Amino acid sequence: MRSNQVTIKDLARHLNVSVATVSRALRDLPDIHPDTKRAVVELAAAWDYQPNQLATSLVKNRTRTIGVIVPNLGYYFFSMAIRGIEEAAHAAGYSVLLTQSNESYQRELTNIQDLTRGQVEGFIVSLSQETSQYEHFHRLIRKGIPLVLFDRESPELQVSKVVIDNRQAAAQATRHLLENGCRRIAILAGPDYLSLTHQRMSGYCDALQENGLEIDPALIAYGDYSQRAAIELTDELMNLPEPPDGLVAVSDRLAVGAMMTFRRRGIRIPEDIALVSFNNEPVSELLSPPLSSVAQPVMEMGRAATELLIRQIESAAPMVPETRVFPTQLVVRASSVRQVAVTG
Amino acid sequence: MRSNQVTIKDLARHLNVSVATVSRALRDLPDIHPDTKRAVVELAAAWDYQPNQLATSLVKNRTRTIGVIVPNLGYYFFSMAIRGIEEAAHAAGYSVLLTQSNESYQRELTNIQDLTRGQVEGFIVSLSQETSQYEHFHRLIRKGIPLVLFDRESPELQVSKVVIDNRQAAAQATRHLLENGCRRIAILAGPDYLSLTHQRMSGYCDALQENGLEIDPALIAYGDYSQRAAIELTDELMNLPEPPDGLVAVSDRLAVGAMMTFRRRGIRIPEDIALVSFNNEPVSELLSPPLSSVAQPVMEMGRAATELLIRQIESAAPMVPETRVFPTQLVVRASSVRQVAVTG
DNA sequence: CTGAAAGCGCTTACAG
DNA sequence: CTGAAAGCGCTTACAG
Repeated sequence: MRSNQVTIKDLARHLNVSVATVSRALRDLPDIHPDTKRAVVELAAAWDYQPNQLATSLVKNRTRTIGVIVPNLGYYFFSMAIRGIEEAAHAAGYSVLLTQSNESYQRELTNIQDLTRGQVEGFIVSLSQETSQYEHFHRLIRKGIPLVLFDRESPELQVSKVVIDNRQAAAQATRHLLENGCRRIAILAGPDYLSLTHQRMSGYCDALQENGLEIDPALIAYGDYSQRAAIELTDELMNLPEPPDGLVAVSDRLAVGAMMTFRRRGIRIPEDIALVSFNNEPVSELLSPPLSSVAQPVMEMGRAATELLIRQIESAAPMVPETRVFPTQLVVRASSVRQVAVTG
Repeated sequence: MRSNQVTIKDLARHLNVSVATVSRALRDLPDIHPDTKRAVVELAAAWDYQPNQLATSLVKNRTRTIGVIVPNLGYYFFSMAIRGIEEAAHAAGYSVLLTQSNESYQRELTNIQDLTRGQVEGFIVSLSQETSQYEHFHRLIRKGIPLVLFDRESPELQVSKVVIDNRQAAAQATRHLLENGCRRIAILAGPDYLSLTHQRMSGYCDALQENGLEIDPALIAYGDYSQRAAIELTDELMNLPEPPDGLVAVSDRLAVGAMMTFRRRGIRIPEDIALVSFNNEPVSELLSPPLSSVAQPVMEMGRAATELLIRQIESAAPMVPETRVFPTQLVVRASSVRQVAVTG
């Protein structure tokens, strides 16, 4: 049962004026008699008239709405990003349509399609961990619909991006473990499909090689972002003939999975294994021991993505892709700090 | 720069048919020549035609869209509820517009207004912790726009609701502490404005009175759902001349704040104070000690709210408010289990 | 089987 | 200052 909302026509009929006059009165346009305007505005208030946005958007060919697709709204990282996105969007007079892909390529694709039909003026997307084809994005680009990638991006897409320097951040985290005496450092690297994973892997390798350490493929564990995966992969790592004495986890959720495994197996942190992760969720400092983690300025990143997108929407000039790289900060806590035997 | 999407008119022009024919061909209506249909469908695919949903919604006076307002998308509880809502909505052919009030009454109000203008066919709302006026909801009801309240509801609104038995759940949690030897039980009760808060308070009082214990107002701490509030209130409770030996926190986030305070002050859980909370977030079992918590079937509750709403949207009959109460389960972990001296 | 026309609720030149 | 008309992209009786 659709409700029967008040329309401009109802107001016009009741006041014996044309709909054009009502429209002008309600939108503060000039060239309208003060008395007419007052009458219209009062009746609109009395009847709680709300303009039908479908109609105005259709006629103006503008929705002032941007579509957002993140893998999971419940992740701390994305919910903070969305805070930044909404803030910047509202400040610029835009609405935000939030959707999640649930890490599914198929869902990402249908979300793109649904939002396109709904006439969003642009997209901010963080790729699902399954996404390895990009045709749905190329279609957007061909149609001239602005797109900004956020956090999880792909080099196959020539669009604006907002990211951190993943390689450098992972190298710093790994170096930190080396400085704390680790010599066999494993990594819970994340999904193999994401380019962010490979950037972090490069940083991990950089740090090991700087220190003359070999890269042991057995210490590199790819997997999805679920806690279950972290638990299983950590078990496998600790079952190695030479288990690791340090672990880089590319998200706090993975780190928590690893910690559960360590606890179950009686492995002490940081004495037996030192641990550092990414995202610096509030939970990091509440765990025992508190977790060292790479902090990202995620709200700012959300704002930046929105500003890039809106600039693109409002610019007549052809799009010039721009990548904004944000600084990170390694927050050191007890999970990675050890008494290091001073050598040499 | 709005993109210039392909329209039905473009297809019609190129194929030398009328827009009506194109429209019929694309929607699998009968009474159309197979050849015509094939030509239209092929061209639409080739040009990646996407129907403009603003136009179809306008003409059909239906958006098949429901609006959702939750206090915070990042809370585990709400992100799970949204999973249930999206699942049920999509199964019924509806889209979901997600918004958050950020616990702000003002924001809740503008979200209602924006979504109304956007012509959602109904609302699922969980009240902000600030909400103590209900005129924005009464307006919806007067307009005949279906509304279902979820979790945080108010007795002032005669609409369908999906809730747990908060009184019974809080009583059970409190009894559990009593059985574990607590005799001075405090409660982090949540925001004073929410009726859910008062229901839980009633349950807390029930359990104390059953056991012949007095209700000490000094042990009842109202406050918002922030961790900061929990930390401060817990400090105040522990500063009492006779501090509590048990604590009921009405959410895991509050419990975590309390735990931080206990740790800082060297108070042991459960030896010095036993702790039980609500929501049973995954983090509960990872804390040390693992946290006892009241589990709610939140995805199911989201599904139920959606089904109630859609039934209302699609029914011609006048709305009969229906309240669905879901069962809870107290998950007992180490934070509340003590060796109790057997008496008598 | 197909097209012309009216209409969804609004905005926007254009006359007067 | 106000109204009639056209139009946004689509759907839906109604003729033919």
